[in-house]
Amino acid sequence: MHITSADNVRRLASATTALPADVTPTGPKAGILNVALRLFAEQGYAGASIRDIAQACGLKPASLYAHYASKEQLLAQLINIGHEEHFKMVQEAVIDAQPEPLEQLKAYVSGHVRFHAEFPMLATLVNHELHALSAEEVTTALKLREQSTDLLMHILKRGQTLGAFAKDYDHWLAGAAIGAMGIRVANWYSEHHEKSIDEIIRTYQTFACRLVGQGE
Amino acid sequence: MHITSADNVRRLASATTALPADVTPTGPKAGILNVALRLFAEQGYAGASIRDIAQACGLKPASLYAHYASKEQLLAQLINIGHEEHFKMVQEAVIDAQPEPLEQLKAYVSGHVRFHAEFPMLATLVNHELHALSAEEVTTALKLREQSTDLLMHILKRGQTLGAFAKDYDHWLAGAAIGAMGIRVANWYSEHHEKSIDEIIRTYQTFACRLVGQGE
DNA sequence: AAAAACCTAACGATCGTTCGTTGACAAAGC
DNA sequence: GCTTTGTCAACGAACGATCGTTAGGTTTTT
Repeated sequence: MHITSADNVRRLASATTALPADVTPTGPKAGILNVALRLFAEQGYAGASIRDIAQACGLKPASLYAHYASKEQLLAQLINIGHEEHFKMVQEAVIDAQPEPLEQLKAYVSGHVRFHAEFPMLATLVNHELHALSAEEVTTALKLREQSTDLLMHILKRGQTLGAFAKDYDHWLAGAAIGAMGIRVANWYSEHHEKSIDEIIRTYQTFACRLVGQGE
Repeated sequence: MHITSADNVRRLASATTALPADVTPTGPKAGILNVALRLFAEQGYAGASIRDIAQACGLKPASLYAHYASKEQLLAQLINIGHEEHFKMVQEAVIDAQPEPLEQLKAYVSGHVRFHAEFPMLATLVNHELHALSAEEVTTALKLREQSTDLLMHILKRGQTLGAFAKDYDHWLAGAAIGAMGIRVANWYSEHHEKSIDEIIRTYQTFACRLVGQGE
């Protein structure tokens, strides 16, 4: 009962199997992790079986267990890597930015959008497959997720307090909207898109600035 | 191997099992459809079994097949209902609006956000489980989806042509951003949210207007 | 020779689905 | 008035397939 969906129904436009180089294990674990990332992202955690992953690796199902203790551990590591990379990217961007609220907002949008464009599969797991993790496996990821959210909300609140942003909106709703804009990028961006990642970032920065009441 | 996730990892904040009244079948099919909607949305199509659905209905697995030919048909009907309702809501809102581009944009945002807040589970299926449908089952839904997208893109393009919106951005990216804002509402809105749906709509309308370069 | 990587084979559980049957109840024939 | 017929909704039992996982042995690498 294997379902072969049409190309335009895929959860992601991109097909690049991409894990951030600095946090990915070396040796045979890397291949397994990359394959699992692709299949989990395309078919969902429950929809991708250990046998699917093994076959795509050129291995037998049992061989995976020499490297990962369980299917859930595989997902847990991927989701943790995803959250770490996202927080790293938004944090570093904001740290490098000038202290003006608008510059910090643009920096956050840059890191946020870049993450979802460069690692769309990781982003899909982070945003759609968290529920497949048991309570104890998910705590680390949730803490990182909270840090990323708090960083954006702090920038928005500070911008309102300092008078740099408009005050006629709820800053939580603004954070939800700006966050959502970037999250969806993972669904449609691919390396063959007509616009480059940097162009998309610039446009989304403009959108975010206007959204908080500042025209660039 | 049942995984019980913590509450804060759920895919949805809302727990209301809600299908639009006008398109939902009557009789025993209604109960099955509502239960399937909830389980598919919470655990994913592959993660929710026929036995899970049957048990939640107070039925035996075999009894479901008297009403639906297959598990996939269940999902197909739900996804079609979701797409129909979404298109209906945005279309009716736009039709009722004044012809000015900004009014049409605000109307679209209203229908779009309202759909994702009132039917978050349907929205989750429409946005995250399309890939589980086979190619022939998905065509109807894709056509409706295209109509909704085209409607928004048309409004945005027309606004730029008529000079009502700024022209310094790609209108497709603006549509992606405005669409994304609304889609994410399904993930965090619940009937116990501190803001009402109408308040959220008004704020998001403001965001959308500013995004296209118009301050209200 | 030691260690790492991979294998075959199988386990119990669960999957979607089918089969034949049953009790409830209403309409039709005598 | 009683029986017959038909429909509906639900049932228990089972089908073959696939699921995640394990034990123990073989090959490959160092």
